[in-house]
Amino acid sequence: MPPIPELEAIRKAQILDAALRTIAEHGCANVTMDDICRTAGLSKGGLNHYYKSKNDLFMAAFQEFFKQIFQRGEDTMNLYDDPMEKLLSFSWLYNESDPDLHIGYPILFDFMAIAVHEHDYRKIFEDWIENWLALLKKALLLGQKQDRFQGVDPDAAVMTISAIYQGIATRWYLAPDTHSTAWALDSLERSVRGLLASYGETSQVKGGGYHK
Amino acid sequence: MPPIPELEAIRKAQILDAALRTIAEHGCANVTMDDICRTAGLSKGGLNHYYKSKNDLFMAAFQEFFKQIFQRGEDTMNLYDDPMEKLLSFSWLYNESDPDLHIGYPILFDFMAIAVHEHDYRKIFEDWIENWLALLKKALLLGQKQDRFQGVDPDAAVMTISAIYQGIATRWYLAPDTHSTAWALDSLERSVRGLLASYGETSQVKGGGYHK
Amino acid sequence: MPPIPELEAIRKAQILDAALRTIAEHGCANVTMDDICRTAGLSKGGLNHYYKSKNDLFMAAFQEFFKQIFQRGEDTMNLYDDPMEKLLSFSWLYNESDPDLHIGYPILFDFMAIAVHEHDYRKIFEDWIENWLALLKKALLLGQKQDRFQGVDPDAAVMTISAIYQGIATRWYLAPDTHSTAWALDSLERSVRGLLASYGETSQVKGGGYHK
Amino acid sequence: MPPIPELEAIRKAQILDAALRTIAEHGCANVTMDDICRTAGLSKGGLNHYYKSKNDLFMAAFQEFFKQIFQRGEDTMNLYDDPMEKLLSFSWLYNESDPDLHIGYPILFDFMAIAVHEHDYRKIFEDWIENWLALLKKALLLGQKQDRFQGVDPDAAVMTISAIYQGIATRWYLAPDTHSTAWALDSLERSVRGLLASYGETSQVKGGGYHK
DNA sequence: AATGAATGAGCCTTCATTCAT
DNA sequence: AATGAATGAAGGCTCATTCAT
Repeated sequence: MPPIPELEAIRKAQILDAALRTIAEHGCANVTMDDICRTAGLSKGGLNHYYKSKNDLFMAAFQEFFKQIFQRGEDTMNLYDDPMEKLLSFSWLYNESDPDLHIGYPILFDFMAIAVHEHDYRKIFEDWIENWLALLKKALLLGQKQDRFQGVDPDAAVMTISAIYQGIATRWYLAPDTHSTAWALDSLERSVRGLLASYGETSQVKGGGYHK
Repeated sequence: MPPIPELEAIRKAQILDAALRTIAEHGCANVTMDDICRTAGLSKGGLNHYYKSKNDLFMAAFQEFFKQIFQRGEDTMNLYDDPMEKLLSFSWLYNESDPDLHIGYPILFDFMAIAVHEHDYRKIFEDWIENWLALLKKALLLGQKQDRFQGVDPDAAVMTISAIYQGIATRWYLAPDTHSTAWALDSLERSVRGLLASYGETSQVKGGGYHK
Repeated sequence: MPPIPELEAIRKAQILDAALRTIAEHGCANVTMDDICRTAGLSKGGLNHYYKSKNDLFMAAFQEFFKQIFQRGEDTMNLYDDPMEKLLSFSWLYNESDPDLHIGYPILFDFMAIAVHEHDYRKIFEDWIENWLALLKKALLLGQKQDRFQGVDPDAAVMTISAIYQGIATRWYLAPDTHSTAWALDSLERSVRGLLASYGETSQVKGGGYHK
Repeated sequence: MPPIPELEAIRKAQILDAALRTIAEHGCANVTMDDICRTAGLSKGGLNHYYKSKNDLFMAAFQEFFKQIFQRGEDTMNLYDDPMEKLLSFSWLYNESDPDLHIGYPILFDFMAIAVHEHDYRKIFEDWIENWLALLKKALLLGQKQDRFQGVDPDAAVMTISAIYQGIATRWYLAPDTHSTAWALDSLERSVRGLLASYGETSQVKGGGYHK
């Protein structure tokens, strides 16, 4: 009978938060358990009480991260009614004054670098992508119910839209001097509208034949 | 009085190649100098003779990587005459049977994860992007000289095109089960064509106003 | 005002029993207080209430072990009337289906390894041996009262008999594939009878002079 | 081409020697790699160059120990011609002024405690015993060729002789105050002679029936 | 009486780097 | 030019012990 029954949940949240902030600050390659302990205000042994190993902690932290970021995406999309607005509602990803993003992107880049080599991590990434795709697809199908986005292949299109978000984000975050937020927002909208429009054209895209 | 004057260049190339292959295989976080020595067929001391530290070696290896990959992009683009074909000529990035890519993507993801935190690395990345953009811009301007891509903002557009390449690549490489090569190629072409077309429309994109 | 006055004794017995079983299972080198707590069905704090430190607990556990095992030896010997039968009554030490022995031998080997280095432990061992010797001596003297074992030096002989028990036990327990129970029993009887007989011979043993 | 080709062998011997001495001094349970490094005059990393882990080192050290001690037993036995003298030639095991023994017994007790739980260690012990038995058997069979030890079961007898050596050694080493070297030597000779004589008696040992 | 969260010292191991040869 | 033995700092993990409740 612990004095506070929710203590474990509280501590775990505390630790995951500290882990994410510390990983984002130092990078996965350099962060030490001591760094995280310090941020969490806990001793090595205290942390070990909740997460048995560094890998345990990292997995939990990354999962927490992906859960949170997706939740935010979902919540934000739900603020809009118009299908196209929904599809473009993730523009908060390019808001440089959002402090969460300065944790989120470092985490994401680190995570992907690991996912290249670690199967478990890659699985988490794939699942996360699946979630985004499902969310985007709901918006796209809603549009089609309203007789918009005619001819668009929903599955392929949401994969592409999501990929475009990520491509722009990558440049926006890693080369901010040349890739302004204005560019990111404009690019996103042009690309997404252009992509969706491409399905409506009479002449097939493939007609262009771009490789020998 | 080196017996073979070119020995240094030969050894350095040999070491950089070994480093890239070994980093790609194990990941930056796990690779050791010993791993690289083994791949290079050299001893620790031998390697140290040419690169003074791990960081030295990594920097040189990454630079070599970016040089090579860009060279390949440039060469491939030059095979085409048509501006649009030039813009789409980087589709070799989605060729799953190209062994170089299975070194290149791991290297790239690792590199970006480091670039988030290390200024020197980020600079290399930015320069590399600049090169890509210049290359794409040449193709785009060539098109405009031929009265195509009217109204397109060359700088913004090539940034977007390049970002789209990377976004698609990210998904194609990290979630290959759902993101097929066919999807990647189709997405690329649709997005790029759609993007360029978006500039030609009478109604400005911004007119859509997708955020409050 | 303890609710149950005997609670302390009950708990202590419970803990000692758990400690012995757990040490036997994992070995002194590997056993943790947590292991013992789990076996005892008590928390760390609970255990700490009764034994202030690991060393405290181990000392108490070993003493308990030696007390129990001696008690069993004494009780068993008392079942016999004939002095020789008494001397050989410890053959239960070689009963492979006795579950206590699978706790006892691991404990004993661990204990001796510690006793090599720790004075307190060695003292416990010496006292235990003294007890065995006194027990055996009673049987031997009884025999001499009955005009048997003539010429036998009681002190030296019981030390030897006891040592033989242990030597056979060591092999029987640690190399059971080659050292069968039948061998152990036969060896014991031959050795003890042979030893006692050796005192009766006219020619002194020492006459043989086996070293330079 | 190392300057000294035998360097590895030299270092390994150095390290094993240091390990055995340090384990003997502190006991397996307490000895640290640092202790051993200090004794060996090597750094942590230097030791790691030769033995990859603590377990690696311990296994090698124990094997070395058993090899050496057996070699000594064999060499000593070969100094004698008379079969009985050969059988009793291991009396050097009870020579308190032999410094090797003050390393050997601690090692042996520690080893046996581990062998109880670790299969690999137990195997080493069993093999070692086999070697002793084979050595003793050679002496015993030599005696039988000379028409001595008639009726003795060679395999059972050497197991018992060897066990008696160990039993006496255990007491002699762990309870030296009461178990003098004189006692040990006398006990050994009486027991072994008595054991061998027991086979020659007409009345079977088993006739005594020592258990119900 | 009993819990279990928290501490922190200590240990094994890894690995980039150095340097004598 | 090249080797690889040797160093030692640093990190992850374990675990006996403490203490507020």
